[in-house]
Amino acid sequence: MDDQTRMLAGLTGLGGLSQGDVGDPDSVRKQLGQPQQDIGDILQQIMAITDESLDEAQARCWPEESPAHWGGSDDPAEGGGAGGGTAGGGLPLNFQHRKHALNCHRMKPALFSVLCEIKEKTVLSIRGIQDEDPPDPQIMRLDNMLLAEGVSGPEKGGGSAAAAAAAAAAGGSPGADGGIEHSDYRAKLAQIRQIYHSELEKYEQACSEFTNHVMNLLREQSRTRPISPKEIERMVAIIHRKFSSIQMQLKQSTCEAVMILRSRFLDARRKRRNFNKQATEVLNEYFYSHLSNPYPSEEAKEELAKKCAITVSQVSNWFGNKRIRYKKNIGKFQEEANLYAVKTAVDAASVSAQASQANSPATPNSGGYPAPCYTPDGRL
DNA sequence: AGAAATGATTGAAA
DNA sequence: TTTCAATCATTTCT
Repeated sequence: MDDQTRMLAGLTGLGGLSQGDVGDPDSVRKQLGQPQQDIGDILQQIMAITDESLDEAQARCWPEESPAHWGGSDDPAEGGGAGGGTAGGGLPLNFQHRKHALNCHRMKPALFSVLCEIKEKTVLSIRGIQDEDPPDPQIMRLDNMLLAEGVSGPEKGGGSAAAAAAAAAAGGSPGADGGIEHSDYRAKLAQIRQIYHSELEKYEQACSEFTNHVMNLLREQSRTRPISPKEIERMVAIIHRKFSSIQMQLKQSTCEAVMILRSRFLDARRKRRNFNKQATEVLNEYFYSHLSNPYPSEEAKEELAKKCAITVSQVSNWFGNKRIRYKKNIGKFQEEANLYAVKTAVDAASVSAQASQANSPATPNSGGYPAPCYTPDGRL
């Protein structure tokens, strides 16, 4: 007994397994009359065909005779006799005819469903585990980041919101120059966003095209070989996995681009801007008029921030820097101190109309702590 | 181009 | 938490 015959025996022995698909065996038997012989016939035909190489078969492809005699006929005698097939000495069978006959055979659907089931079982046992598709944490991370950066997600809103938040974080003044940076950043982000979306679209289109192609191919083939819908599904899943891995690369490189953009545009240190003259004046005025205790309260900071159009923390930074730098080199700041002292005095004079004070070079600190007397150690 | 000025950051201290 | 002190990175001045 050769391998094929053994396999054949195995197949026919699987009747029980396929009952669900084939239907009630009794009714089939009634319809066919000779079920055993039918199955034997069809399997022998398959064997005969698969015995030949495609080349052989095609080489022997004879001009078509009417296939009707095969299609409808339930006389399998010829096929059976052709078991030895090609070299059998009788009339050489037309390959096309045999194929056609097989396709039209009434047992074909049943046989295919059995074969599908067997295939399903073996395929599942081979890679049943890796079929589950847990959401990749890596891709989720990338998705979240792109969403947070306003690259993916809702259209314009996300992008500008992120840019605005970033600008705020950078502490950029909302003045004219701040606006330029802001729009520049936004433009670059929009560019990245556009590239990302067009690439994504391309990938998705390619993916769906390819998927469709494969599905059509498999559906086409399912007429001539047993392919279950489940198998097609699995193939689609495989394709999608492949494409999503490509997508991940895209997401990764987009993330990188955004990070670079961020660091270039939004790192406050890199994008430091000097405060405008007026703001510096306001801050200096406060500093020198409170030289004895140059520590503005929270409220005062807020007020100064508002006046200078900067943030409270920028005010804090400024005072921190100013105190330490003043202390380090009081001499250097003496001129500045006098200047602001005069300034505030003049202002006070113009307000209170007490011109007599305007000539005093001392600080207007009524507390009596002239500028050079400020020492951080002896705060008061 | 190099120096000085300046706003921001960081880590320690109070 | 706030401030100090040192330092960084950039801008502005010479």
